[in-house]
Amino acid sequence: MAVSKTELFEATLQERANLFKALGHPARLQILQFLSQTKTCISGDISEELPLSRTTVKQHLIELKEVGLIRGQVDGARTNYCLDYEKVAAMKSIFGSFLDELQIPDNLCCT
Amino acid sequence: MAVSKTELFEATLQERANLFKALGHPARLQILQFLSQTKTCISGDISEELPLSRTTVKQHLIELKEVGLIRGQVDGARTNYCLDYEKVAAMKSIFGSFLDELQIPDNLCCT
DNA sequence: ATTTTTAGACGTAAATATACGTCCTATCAA
DNA sequence: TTGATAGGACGTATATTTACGTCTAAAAAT
Repeated sequence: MAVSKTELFEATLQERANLFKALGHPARLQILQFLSQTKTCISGDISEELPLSRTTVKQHLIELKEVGLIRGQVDGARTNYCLDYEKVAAMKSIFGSFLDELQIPDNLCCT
Repeated sequence: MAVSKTELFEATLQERANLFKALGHPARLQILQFLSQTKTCISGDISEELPLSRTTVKQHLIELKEVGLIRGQVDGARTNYCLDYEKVAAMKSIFGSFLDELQIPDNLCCT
């Protein structure tokens, strides 16, 4: 890229793009799905659920954590991961406002 | 990446990830917003709306087109771009099922 | 006490994304 | 017909993402 220009955009656009970006890999989607399905915090190796190595999964976990969608609580030698449902709710509302702004107009020219 | 492993995941996860990925850059979000706000097809240089060069914007347009969110119709020397509202509706339903699967369970362990 | 399990920290290679310039062609206006 | 404008095609440099291995430390199990 020579140099990143993402910071030249509106803050709202940047925030949304960051969230979408975090969701832009099937491994991360599966992790979210898995954490949701277990309905409890997961300790131990999530990488056994995915066709990826432990270190790679770890990186995906970090990305999800950085965007705030999951949390990891250290418990001895283990780490418990779970969804951050507040952030999930926030995501829902972000999706909502994003979609609202793409409202279908009355007059379409090329349909 | 050495080699891509995204195709090892469930088709649904891949589709969703591709959509989210396409939304993972502020320039592309702004393009969608712009096309929606004009309420008509835009002919001419969308790059004047963005802090990016014409060729870079062109690439973002291609990505949006590949994921199906916009369409470009050639009109002489110009190209008219507009949102594909069917795809926007599809996106809405994808968001919906994605969120449904992250439903908040009754028992949370780490809140 | 020693071994195993768990996972953090670090480094690295390859793929992909981002960003841009240049060249070329088609079309519209003068 | 000539010139300007729009935009496609191509190439390229750099940044970031993806993917993994190894090395290490801490904690649990034997």
